[in-house]
Amino acid sequence: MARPTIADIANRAGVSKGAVSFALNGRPGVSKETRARILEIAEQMSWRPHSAARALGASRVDSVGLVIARPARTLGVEPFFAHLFSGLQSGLSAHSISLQLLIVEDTEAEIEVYRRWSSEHRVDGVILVDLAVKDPRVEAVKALELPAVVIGGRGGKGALPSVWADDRDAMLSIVEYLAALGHRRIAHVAGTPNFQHTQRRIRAVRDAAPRLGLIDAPSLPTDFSDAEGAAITRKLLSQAVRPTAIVYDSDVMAVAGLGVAMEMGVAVPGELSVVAFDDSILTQLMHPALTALSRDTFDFGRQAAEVLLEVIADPTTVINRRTADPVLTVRESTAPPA
Amino acid sequence: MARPTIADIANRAGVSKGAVSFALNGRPGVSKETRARILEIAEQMSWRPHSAARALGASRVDSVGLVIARPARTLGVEPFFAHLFSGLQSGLSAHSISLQLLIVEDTEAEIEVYRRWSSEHRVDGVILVDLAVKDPRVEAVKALELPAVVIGGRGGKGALPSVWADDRDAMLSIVEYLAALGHRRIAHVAGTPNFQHTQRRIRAVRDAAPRLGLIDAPSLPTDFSDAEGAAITRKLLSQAVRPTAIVYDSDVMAVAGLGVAMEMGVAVPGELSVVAFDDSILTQLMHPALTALSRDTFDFGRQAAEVLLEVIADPTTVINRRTADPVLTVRESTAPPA
DNA sequence: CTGAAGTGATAAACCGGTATAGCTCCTGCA
DNA sequence: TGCAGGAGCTATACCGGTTTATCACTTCAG
Repeated sequence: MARPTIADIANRAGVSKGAVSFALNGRPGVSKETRARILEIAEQMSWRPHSAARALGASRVDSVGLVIARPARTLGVEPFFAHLFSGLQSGLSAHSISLQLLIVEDTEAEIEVYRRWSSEHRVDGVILVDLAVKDPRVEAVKALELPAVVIGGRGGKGALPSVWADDRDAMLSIVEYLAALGHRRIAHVAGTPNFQHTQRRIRAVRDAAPRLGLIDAPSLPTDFSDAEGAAITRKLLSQAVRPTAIVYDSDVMAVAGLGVAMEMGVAVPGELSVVAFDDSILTQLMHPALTALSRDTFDFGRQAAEVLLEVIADPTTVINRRTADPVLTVRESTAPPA
Repeated sequence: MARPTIADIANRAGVSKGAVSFALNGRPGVSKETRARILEIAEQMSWRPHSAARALGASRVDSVGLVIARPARTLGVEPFFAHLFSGLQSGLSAHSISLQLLIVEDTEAEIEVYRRWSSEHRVDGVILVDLAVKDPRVEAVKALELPAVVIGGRGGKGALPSVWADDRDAMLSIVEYLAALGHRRIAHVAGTPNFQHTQRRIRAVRDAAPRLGLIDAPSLPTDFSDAEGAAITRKLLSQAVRPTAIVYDSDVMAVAGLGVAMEMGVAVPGELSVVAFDDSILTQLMHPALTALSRDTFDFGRQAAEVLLEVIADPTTVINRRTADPVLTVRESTAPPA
């Protein structure tokens, strides 16, 4: 017998298919003894449900999807997605739900994937990352009635369920720390302003500047690439009056910036303090090791998984779960200004 | 109408379900005109096959799996898997086949996943990476009759189909280059000797040493972590007679090693040349930028996808496809010895 | 003693496709 | 004229589960 079906089990147990189904799914309709006997036989025949058959009858696939819209080249170096993925997986595996991953070029392609997944019944729900300001994906998944959870984007009115960390507070903690060290000229090498989280960080810097008595606190947008991170840094350090501290919106940009500082002979942290808004092995590999904001991305993923499961169970629920606050890990790249 | 089925199409077209199935799958049994009409209607109703229904009838799921057995913490920084994944995906998407990714802790868990996937009919085949010397996974997938392709491991007799690059040649090209520069004391910070590819690299160094007149060419095993890479480097550079060049088996270890050299005041490339056996943004971010061996991992993935599809179509085929040779990208971290 | 409610089970429909046996024409050939 | 054979299509079984209608039987209240 290659692969037992519930019919085989029913046969062996001398009951009907229905009874077996009831027993295996722990629902009423069979006596305690019969249930035990069926479970025993199923175990013994090492039966496993055929996922497709189950998906066809009931309308769930026990699978959720994650689409990342970024050029593959830039992926991989950022541990963010790997950790997020692991966290999601860990939150899902407890419920035997699998996770589908797809990397696409842009948001348009991403929406096309949702459309396909939805119509082919390949996933029960999806996770949205990197939310933009007026993100078309929100409307798209709503129109498809595809359960979804937004990561990192705080849902506004009528918005999707979300899991988020307080970017604003996190950024404030960085700037306040630098100000406390004595820095007054702090530059912020930001990400793409189109992203909601980037906007929140930029706003945080702008709002805190007067209160902390900062003389100059520009936020400079980039595309998150190491190239632009390096270019902006070069520009900043070429000015007559240089910033004494730079906050980078990603670890990769921070590393690139550190490289530029070394190349230009600017001592870190002697003449320049460097902070990365995201932690990873990368920041620790550097010399000097970078002060960085650590977020528990794994836990982020796990919580997102939980929320998504709730949304799938009841699509009307809207949860906005706030995760643990990021903490600043101080290393060797920050010091009082000269 | 929420979601059209072929029955709806059959209804609209005034034909039977069977005819619609024939038409949509491009198989004989319907006339040219009827086929055209059915396709038109299907298009118009924006019909998409229900993946589960299809999987139930035919015995294919149009999905393949990739399991990576490494602690999540070390993933992410290495772009290898992200690129491989993208390549696989690109090779599969042309055939509308989806890719399942799972990250687990160890090989045992990995095999358990294959067992589950197989019995639940979740995938049509799998990709095996990081092949160990006597890898239990090979027997496992064979026993499950699960089509599989090995990446990076050259299949021996009775082995699985594989896609591989010539690690030996690649390592030789590195060592020969260093020897040509004048280096005679070359250390090799290797990975886990349990991996087949690591063994091949170690052997390559050992075999080439006498021919190239190397005085000392030790291969030192590690667990691929930045920590061990750094530790071994520290040891090497503390010796009375230091190597003048070090080859690292991964970019992460090379970066860690470079950090140790800086910390110990050993000039790179003045007193020490550094080469990474794997390229990524990481190596380019460094100062000095690291000379590294570039492999086209994306293409690797794409070819693996092709081979896997062939194996799924005909499980008796055994293909051993060799991919493009890796090339050495020379940057700033290598120079003749002092 | 009768009727109602509850328990434990069965048989059959159903989900949305694919595969196959079989039916009806039509054509070609002896 | 008869028949083989193929094209074009229909009807139906089937894949492996879930769900529902139904039924036999017991129990208990009235």
